[in-house]
Amino acid sequence: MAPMPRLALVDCNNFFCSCERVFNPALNGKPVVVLSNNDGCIISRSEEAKALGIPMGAPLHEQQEVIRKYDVRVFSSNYTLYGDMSARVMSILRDEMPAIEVYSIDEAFLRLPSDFTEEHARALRAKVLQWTGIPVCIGIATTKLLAKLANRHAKKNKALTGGVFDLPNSRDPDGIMAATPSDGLWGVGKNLAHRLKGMGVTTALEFKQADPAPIRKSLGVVGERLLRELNGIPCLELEEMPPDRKGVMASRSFGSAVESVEELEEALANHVARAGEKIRRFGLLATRMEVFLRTNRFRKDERQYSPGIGITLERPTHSTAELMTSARALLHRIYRPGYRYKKTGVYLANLVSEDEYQPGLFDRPRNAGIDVDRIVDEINRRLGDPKNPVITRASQGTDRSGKGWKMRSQRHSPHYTTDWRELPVVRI
DNA sequence: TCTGGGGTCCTAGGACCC
DNA sequence: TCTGGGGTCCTAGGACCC
Repeated sequence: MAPMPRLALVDCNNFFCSCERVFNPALNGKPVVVLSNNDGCIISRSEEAKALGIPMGAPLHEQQEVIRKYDVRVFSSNYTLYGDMSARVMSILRDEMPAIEVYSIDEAFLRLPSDFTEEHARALRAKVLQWTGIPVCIGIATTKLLAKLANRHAKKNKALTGGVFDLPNSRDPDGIMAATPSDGLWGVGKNLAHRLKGMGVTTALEFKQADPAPIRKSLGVVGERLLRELNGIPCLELEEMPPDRKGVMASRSFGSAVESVEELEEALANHVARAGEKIRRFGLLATRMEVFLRTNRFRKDERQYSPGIGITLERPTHSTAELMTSARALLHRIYRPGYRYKKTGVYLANLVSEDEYQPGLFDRPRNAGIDVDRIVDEINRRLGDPKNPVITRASQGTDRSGKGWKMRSQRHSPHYTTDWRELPVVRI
């Protein structure tokens, strides 16, 4: 039998708070919290702050009393700093280990060499702390889900584990799993936990030992994957190359609610500019845009309206002016007077690389009066294989977002595609 | 009164085609 | 010409994560 693959999850402790401490050691031993973008919520807490009972994600205003009473140090978030610290931590991990997947700003999965022991993990932990000032915990197991679980145990029992825990080589893995509630598992939120409870499953161990059929039936493929991972059958691969980004979002809440379309337009212009700048920086063009509005979901006494709308853009673009024209049009399609709006945002999706994109005929899907048969002939002629035409049909179709061209290609051709962006460019 | 922002993946269902 | 089942694509919305 091949040896089981071994993975580790490295997770920075209270990452944002730890970053603040690196640059201000006077904060050591004091309760510290870091706030979300609008200084609305608490998104990172030092151990001391957790001990005071300050919950994750708590609105700041609910915690003012505790903060005053215990002199909690409060920071607005500084993502430039955190991004920089993250890069330092990741570069150490990358230098030390053969394969790493940066999973988030403060977490990375590592593929471990077969001779990698818990002692090596402790040395790695010490090195990251010494070189960056950031404390981390390391969980070791055979699948990503179990590595997450091992990490959770390492972190929750730091005095015992010293921040490193090797689940398969521990004395009582089942005991650890029995002590882990199912909603403490990675990928199990409120909803799945509730459904599991309905099946009598409340711990990771019960989940691991559950009958797969009802899990599959009630929790779908997501549940089945979790079950397999719990049993040491990897379903989630280490992704060393992050896949291309699917979309870019820019949104903000308003300090106080907004009613007029003019104010919404102004905010949206800001978001469009930020999102546009971001895709330009990545050398991308958006082919789809979505705009949404939200009323204040916490105000049960107010009428709720949270519409969103999306369109395929006339042509792929990253121009702020072009994006803004579309965004404004979308906003006006969903805006209704008489509501108190709390948030708006824009999502740029179906991104294509600027380098690969060539402007051409297919930019203008709604351009009526094009001779479709000529386009089909022209594409097939240029590809020069009459026996194996790329395009067999082009038709004008409809969908929710309006009229559009549908170009269908020969299914069994090596050029088969249903994506017009992949088709050759033809000018007529 | 105040209660974040930015992502991914999955499913259901409509439209359309063969 | 009519028909149903299956396939593909797309979108909306839910669930979850950090």
